[in-house]
Parts: sequence; structure tokens; C-alpha cells
Amino acid sequence: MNISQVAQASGLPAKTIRYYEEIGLIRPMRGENGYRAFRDSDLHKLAFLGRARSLGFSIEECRALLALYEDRDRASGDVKALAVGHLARIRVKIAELHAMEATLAELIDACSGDARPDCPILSGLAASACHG
Amino acid sequence: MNISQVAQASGLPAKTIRYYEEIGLIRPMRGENGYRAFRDSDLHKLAFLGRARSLGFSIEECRALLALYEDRDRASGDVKALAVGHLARIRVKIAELHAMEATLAELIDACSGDARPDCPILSGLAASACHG
DNA sequence: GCTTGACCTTCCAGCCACTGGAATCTCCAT
DNA sequence: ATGGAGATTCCAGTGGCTGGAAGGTCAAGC
Repeated sequence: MNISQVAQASGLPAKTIRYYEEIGLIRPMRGENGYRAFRDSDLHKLAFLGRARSLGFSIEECRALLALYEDRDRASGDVKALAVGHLARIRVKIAELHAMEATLAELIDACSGDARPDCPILSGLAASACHG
Repeated sequence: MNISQVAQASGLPAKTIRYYEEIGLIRPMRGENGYRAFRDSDLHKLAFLGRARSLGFSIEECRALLALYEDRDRASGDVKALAVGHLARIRVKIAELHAMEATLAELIDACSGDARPDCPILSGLAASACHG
């Protein structure tokens, strides 16, 4: 398979696939013409990476997950630990965004949003972004 | 005021303050020795920027907000529009993270997390990250 | 055989918003 | 005079791609 077919099949852009090779996540073969020649196993890895990335795992976590995936003797506890840590970070992020959302929604709510210059959003930013 | 005092007072690292000057968000004066000499107005702007950034506004949005802040004749509707757009993006982000969280929590839940190699997290990533 | 156009290759630069570090200069207290 | 804190500039790196230029390759059509 050439890169565009693998891109199609995996849902990842060709650029990203080249990048993943560059950083050593995959090691496709090469044809005589210098083109990358992807095997099914490469495609599977790329699909795996795409899903892991879409769950927000960092590239280095993906590398670790891929290593665990390839290691038939891994302990599932190792995988779980990685995932649990990541889940915790996601939840922190969600909490941060919720806080932003609340403050912002409150400021927006207080703002008439018409042609007058008076604006609680700006004065909120100028003075303090606390809600209350 | 020198940079470290302003950093202290605004809560922003000195490096960030220099960066903000570099990209034209602030324009502090200079003393004879070449040191930046911050006025109160600079400090206010930096505090404003810090709060806007902490609400997740991008640098360019902050620049726009600052311009609106400085424009005594702005329409509050312009500010509101900016904030509403940003709020929408925050909510999208929250929704994305919630989806990740749900999928990840489900996979984690299914994983025994012991020394055995059998791992639903990895097989979930290998096959499909859908929940259900 | 030749052209055309799609596809492949590499390499370099840029994105965002900083952050770290080196080399140098200035200030102030001792 | 000296030492140390704090200031300056400039360059490089972060993460995870993404865009684009310059050039090689392949398959189809004339």
C-alpha cells in the first residue's frame, strides 16, 4: 500500500504518517522506487495511533501504548495506569474549562451587547475575573 | 517599576512580559540604562491580559480585547461577540473532552488492571474506540 | 515516445504561546 | 573593588503537526 491509501484507510493525513515514521512510531518498508510500502501491520498501528490520539493521549503516551500493545506479555495494570493518569488529566482540563465557561458566561450575561460603550466584560477583565 | 516588580504584581513571568512587548501588546518606556520602565497603565494592561488569557482567550483575541478596552467609544456588542464566540469554542472543547472521558472511563472500567496481559483498553484502541 | 497530471519523495519553515539558557550589562551593598 | 541580584538580548526548543517548494516516479492517453 502506498501512503495515500493508508491515509485513506487510517483517517490520518499523509503528512502525519510521514511524521510518525520520522519520530519512530512506525517503520514501513520501502519499495525500489523509494516509496513507502505499508503492510497491514503498519495500517493497524496507524489506526491504533489515530484512536489513541483522538482520546487525547500524547505522542509519548501513544508510543508507550504501542509498545505495550506489541508486548504480548505486558501486564494490563501497566496499560491501566497510563490510561488512569491520562483520564485524571482530562478531568482536570474539563474542570478548568468549566471554570472558564462559568466566569465567561456570567460576564456575557451581564453585558447588554448593544452599541453603548459600557461593558461588564471589559470591566470584569480589568478588575477581577472572579465570579461573585 | 522594573520588570520583576511588574511580574510580581501582575502574576505573569518576566519572560512572558518581554514576549508581550515583543509582539506589541504593551509598550513600556525605557530608562537611561536600557531597563524597561513600566507605568501603572502597563501594569493594568498586563493584569488585564493575564485575566483574559486565564479565561482562554488567544493572544490575538486579547489584542482585540485590549484595543476595545482602550477605545472609550467601543460598542459593548463588539466585545460580547468576541466573548460569545470564545465561549462557544470552550463549550465545544468541553464536549470533546467529555466524549474522551466517557470512552476512556469505559475502557478503564473494563480493564482488570492486574498482571495478566489481557487488556480491553488496548483491544479497544486496536479495534474501535466507540463506546457500546 | 512524449506529455500530462497525479502521486511520491525530501527538506525547510511556520504555527501558538511561551520557556530555558547563554552571554553580557547594570545596580547596589559591602 | 567585589559580589550577587537583576536587567538586557538573542537563539533554540517545546508538541504535533501543517504548508509549501523542488524534484523524482508512475500510469494513461495521443
